[in-house]
Amino acid sequence: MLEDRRLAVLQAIVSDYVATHEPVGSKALVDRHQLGVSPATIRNDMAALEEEGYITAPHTSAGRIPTDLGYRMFVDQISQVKPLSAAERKGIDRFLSDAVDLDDIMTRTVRLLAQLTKQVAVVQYPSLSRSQVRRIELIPLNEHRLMIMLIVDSGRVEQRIVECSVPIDEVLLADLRARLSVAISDQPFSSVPQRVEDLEQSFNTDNHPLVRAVIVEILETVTAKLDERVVLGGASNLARYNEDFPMTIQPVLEALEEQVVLLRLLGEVGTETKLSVRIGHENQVEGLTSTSIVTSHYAKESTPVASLGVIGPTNMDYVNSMSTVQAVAQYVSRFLSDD
Amino acid sequence: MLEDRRLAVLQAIVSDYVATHEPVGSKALVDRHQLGVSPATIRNDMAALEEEGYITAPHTSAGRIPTDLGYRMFVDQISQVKPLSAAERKGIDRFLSDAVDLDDIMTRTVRLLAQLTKQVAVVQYPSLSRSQVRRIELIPLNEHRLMIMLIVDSGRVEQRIVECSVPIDEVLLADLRARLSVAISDQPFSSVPQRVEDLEQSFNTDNHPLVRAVIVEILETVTAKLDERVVLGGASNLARYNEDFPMTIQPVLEALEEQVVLLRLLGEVGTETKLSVRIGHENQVEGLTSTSIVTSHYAKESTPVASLGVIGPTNMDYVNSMSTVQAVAQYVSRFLSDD
DNA sequence: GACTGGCACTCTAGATGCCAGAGTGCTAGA
DNA sequence: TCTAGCACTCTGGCATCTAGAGTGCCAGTC
Repeated sequence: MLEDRRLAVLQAIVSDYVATHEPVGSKALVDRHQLGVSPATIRNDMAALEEEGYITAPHTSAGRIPTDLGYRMFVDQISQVKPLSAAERKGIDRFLSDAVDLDDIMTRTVRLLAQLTKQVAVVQYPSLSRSQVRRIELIPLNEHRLMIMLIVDSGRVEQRIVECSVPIDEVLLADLRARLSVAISDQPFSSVPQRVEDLEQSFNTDNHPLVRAVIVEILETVTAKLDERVVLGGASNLARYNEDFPMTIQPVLEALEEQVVLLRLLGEVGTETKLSVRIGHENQVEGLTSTSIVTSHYAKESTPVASLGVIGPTNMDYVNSMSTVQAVAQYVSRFLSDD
Repeated sequence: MLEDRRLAVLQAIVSDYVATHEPVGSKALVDRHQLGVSPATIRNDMAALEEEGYITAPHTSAGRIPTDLGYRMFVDQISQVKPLSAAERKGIDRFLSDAVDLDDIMTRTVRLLAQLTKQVAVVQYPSLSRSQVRRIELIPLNEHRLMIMLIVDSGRVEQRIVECSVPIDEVLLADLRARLSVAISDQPFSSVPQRVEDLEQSFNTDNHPLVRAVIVEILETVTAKLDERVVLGGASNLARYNEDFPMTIQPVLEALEEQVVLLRLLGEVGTETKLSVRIGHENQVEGLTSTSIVTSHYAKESTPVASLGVIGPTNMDYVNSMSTVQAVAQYVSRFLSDD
């Protein structure tokens, strides 16, 4: 009973603070929530909560605000995510279904997320490492140059230009293309390096510079290019919540400009759990220790291929963010799989 | 003589204000510049300049700050752009020459600009409308689906997936590919729609859905996809100059998130002049009327293909921005042309 | 033992008043 | 045409004050 009420008080504090962005006091709490007890009682509970580290007072005579730990507790209590309204779902559906290609899906998704949550949104392109090569093409551009094109089952296309010291021999090229195609079509990306190197061995009769160049470039693509692509949107929302309290947005903006950082953010979460929330200092990334990150995997044919999510202040609306991220991830998964 | 000094005073005001971001007074001016006259004289000049609308006083007893008109005058007086130092040029060269493909060039360029000017940088991808088709490929993906791939001489690649109601006939596809290739290879993008439609006529013996679908998709690509791509970088620099005076960065961030706006910004300037500066209200884009924009074309083989530039507060360092933008544009042009 | 009402205490945000300093415009004189 | 000097104005910073919000604690009640 007592424990129950404490929890209720914590929840009330979090939701009030999220709504108003101002420290919330005992009187305000009893006014706005049906807690059935007097402010004095609440004060005792609040003192206890503060003792336990869930809330803190900016100064003696202000209300309390949740700590990261408090938010964590709050989030953990949200056992099931509130579903979106029919209208919202319909909106998502409509907006995404107009997409013409993968780029378009990604762009639209990031906009959608930013718009619905009023936060900064991040969407990762389907990961190569968890995809398969669908097809490879070698397209001669001129005598000394050709383009390698790797088409991935998720719809991504990787292209790369190869410079060849000697004029390109059409016959050899066709041969190479055919063999490459056999070797790596419909194979997972992770197995490509081995397969390609094996292939090169089989060519050892004449170690032609063309073969060498192409293979080098493929290897580079599948290893180096594993640094995944990420799109970002809604950065202007940062400015909005800057008004509330002068959390300097510069470090946040800087962090968000680093692809590497974003990838870590999206990647760090294990594949076991779908929806992940990291709060404040819980995420180790420098410059983002006073922001929270809500992410979810999305999948193609029920194998997760990448993540998407939103980034906002720790006092963001977790309920809304979580349900939106989850819903959008579901829709993206569906569109990728239908495709 | 008198006119000369007035101009000198204006220039001094602009450069001091740009350096300090604080209104500059008559005394400070004579201290920091060798004007050879007393503060009182300067005051008279300043009064005249204010009368003419080049400078303004935030309040009675503050110094003066330049108006947009003042900046304009200042910029117009910079007849020749100061060249970068050898070290800077070398830095640019090194940084860009590591680029592996077009995407990489664009990304690196935008970073470079943002870093060197400490402003927000914008780089437009080489425009399709001013490019030529180098090659077209039709790559079957499965029975009902193929990928169209347009390779452009600037290094850009446009890809598009076509859904076909009937199974794809290999022979027909090869024929179509060959004819398309003849029709549009090495032709300017602008002539593609006409050529493709002509081609469709020649197929009228059997108006196959495959042919139709492919042609529709090509038309869509060359028309719709003319909305060019733009990359943005250095947004965190916005936060920096936000400190100086509380110009709200939200509208700026918002404007910058709109591709369309960016394109207008980069596109508006005519092709006749290389380096363009638009100051404050001179650019009509909503939300950016208190920013200045320095842009330059860059070229491939001496035909301009797109623009790049930086966006900053009207009190930015024009001299540095202009020389940097110009230099970077030159280097990008060189790299594109070497390529 | 859990809750409540009351009270003294503390701290902040905002208003007010004040002062030094910077900068100006103007006028008379070189 | 320039300069020196002077009276004037306005801002920004500082100190002071007050109302109000919120707390902690204690004694009393169910």
